[in-house]
Amino acid sequence: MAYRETEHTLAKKADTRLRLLKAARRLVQQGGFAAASASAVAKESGVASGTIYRHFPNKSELVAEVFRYATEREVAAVAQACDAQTVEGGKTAADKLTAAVETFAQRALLGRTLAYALIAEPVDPRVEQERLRYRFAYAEIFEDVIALGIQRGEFVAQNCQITAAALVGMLAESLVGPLKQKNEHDDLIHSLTALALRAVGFKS
Amino acid sequence: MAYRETEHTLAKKADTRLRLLKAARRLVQQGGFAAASASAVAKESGVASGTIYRHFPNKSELVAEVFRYATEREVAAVAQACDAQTVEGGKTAADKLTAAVETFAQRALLGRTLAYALIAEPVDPRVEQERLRYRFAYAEIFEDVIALGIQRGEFVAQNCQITAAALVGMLAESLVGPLKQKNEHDDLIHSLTALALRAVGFKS
DNA sequence: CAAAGAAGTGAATCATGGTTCACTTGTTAA
DNA sequence: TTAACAAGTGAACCATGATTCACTTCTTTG
Repeated sequence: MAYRETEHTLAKKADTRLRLLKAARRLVQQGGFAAASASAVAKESGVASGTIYRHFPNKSELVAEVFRYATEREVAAVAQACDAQTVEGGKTAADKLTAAVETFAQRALLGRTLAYALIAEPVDPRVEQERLRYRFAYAEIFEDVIALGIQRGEFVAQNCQITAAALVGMLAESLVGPLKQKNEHDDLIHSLTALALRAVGFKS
Repeated sequence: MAYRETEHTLAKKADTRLRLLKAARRLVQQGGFAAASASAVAKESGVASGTIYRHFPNKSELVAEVFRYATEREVAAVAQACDAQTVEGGKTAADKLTAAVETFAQRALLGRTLAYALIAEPVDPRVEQERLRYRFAYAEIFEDVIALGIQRGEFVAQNCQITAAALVGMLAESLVGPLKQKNEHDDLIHSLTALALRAVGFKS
């Protein structure tokens, strides 16, 4: 005489959870984290606000998960663009770096609101922590490419970690700062790739 | 039969206003903007919370003024360090840039909390606007130096605005990011100056 | 000193937005 | 069908921190 978890109930539960995450993500994409209040998320996903707390311990956790999810997509896209430039004879660390910068910039310029949300929008500390990981993930990609470049003699010797972090900051500032509208996208992207190559001491 | 503003009353009024600003600044230096709540500022300056509103239309305005003030000092220090490197024959745009980066970094590494507050701490939109000006002020300094360097043939031709903004972002990220403790200050500063010179295409 | 007006007070109020909880609805197994 | 329990509901609640305002205190002039 009782209730027990079954495939069906679990699936339904997971579904609601996912629905909440997707609704939150949609709101963030449209209006940043500011637009993803608990009640807005509830309304957007067609449930009551209390339901959120059946699936997440608190709102920060929900938002953090949204952040993580969005982040992974972005980082993966950059990593992939980077990997696509295979090393075979040529000076390809430079190509990898170029591809990484281009991809980062292109994506940021397309999804402005999301880019701003991920890079710069004020968020509460628990989410800010997620952001640090996000930036660090990018930095790691750059770090590997720089290390490769140095090893291959394409780039000047340097502290890869510092340069990598600096590149992330450079991109973040350039892409969400006041420059965003002043320059044509292509010009901006081209300037940034050139700048990144100079920064790592690419031996033309 | 009446009251009229006089030197004394005006002075006193200005004094209280200043006291509020200084108290707020102290709190920000110690604990960031988060620590500068209206009641904290009131207590720190030895007045009642209501008094704040006799001198500022709202808290944001007070905070914005604190921001502006702190900002001006920082920017002035960098500008001055930059100007100190006079142009006389030598390749001095590079020296100027180096001095600017060093000064920025040194000051940030000393006044950590303030640096974080000015560069990255979440603030409300009215203050965020002030932050944009702040970053832009730095960018302008860099922009001038880069333009000079190009003109003098020290630096490679480039879009000064973009590079300048990128340098600001680079410094901001490097100095408030997770690197802050990992590296010795001197190493970090040295890496950053080298990086900046490469970024502008300094012809060694 | 009295009148007038400004500055100062701080408890009360308001705004925002997250969180709870008594209750209803849905699902399962006996 | 019913007992048992999870999920869903949404109005009420709470926490934080800015802002107000009726009142007191201070300063000035006639």
